[in-house]
Amino acid sequence: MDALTINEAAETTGWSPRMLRYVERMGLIESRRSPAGYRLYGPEELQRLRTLRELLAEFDVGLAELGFASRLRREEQLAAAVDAWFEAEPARPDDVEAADWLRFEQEKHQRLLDAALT
Amino acid sequence: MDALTINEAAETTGWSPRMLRYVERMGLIESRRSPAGYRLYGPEELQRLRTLRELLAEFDVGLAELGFASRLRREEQLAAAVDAWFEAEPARPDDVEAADWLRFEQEKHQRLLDAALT
DNA sequence: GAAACCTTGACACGACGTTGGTAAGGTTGG
DNA sequence: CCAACCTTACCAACGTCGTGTCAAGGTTTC
Repeated sequence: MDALTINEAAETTGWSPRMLRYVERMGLIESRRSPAGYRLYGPEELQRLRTLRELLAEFDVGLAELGFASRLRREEQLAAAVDAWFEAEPARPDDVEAADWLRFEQEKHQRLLDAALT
Repeated sequence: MDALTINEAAETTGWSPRMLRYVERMGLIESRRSPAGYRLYGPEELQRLRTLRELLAEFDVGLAELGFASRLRREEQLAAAVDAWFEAEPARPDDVEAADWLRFEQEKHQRLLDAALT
């Protein structure tokens, strides 16, 4: 039964109830619902809500921006298009350079991981 | 000498001069500068500007959102934090799960690449 | 040296995003 | 059964985004 209702969750996370609903609409946190439709926040969600605030504050990022990051994770076509644009490849995903691209992306992730471990 | 000045670039890309400066402020396209500080757009930038318009239109994405994507690519700390939040890992980048994370990321890129080739 | 460019900076304005409040109505628990 | 909660939906205030325009000043070209 360790699930808080929206006002209690607001209390312990620092978000307002209004914002908790907004965060949900942004596609960032899905809480489960009671039979009657009440939002119920478990410890997992509460923790994510807290770290979300830290994340936004620490890097001066907005909910909409993180919402876009979420979109990037869910829409692979979009992610592919964005990646292609940033790499400035002439956007023809059907030749040998694709392999180069993948290799580059993986090296980049390696570097990113290294950075995260510092 | 194949470099256009800002008004000429605006002409051939469909952006307004004002928007070209805005795009630059968003961190999306850096043009080189003449000794006097005039922006000079080479063929590469012109092409990127055109594909940028297509990208934004096709996926209904805003400049600010893509600006955030750009930030994600330049600020590794931010990218790592965002990744960590989305994976809902308890944010301790110093144990075995890091290896899992990397593997997951690479598999994801593989899927992304597959999607791009369809 | 004047016309036609370029620069940065500011003000402006409509559309929309963010955040709060409130209203109308359903749910829960003592 | 009533107080205290929850839901969605709407109105309002304020900020940001995207865009134009203008001003004050430097540059290029003829």
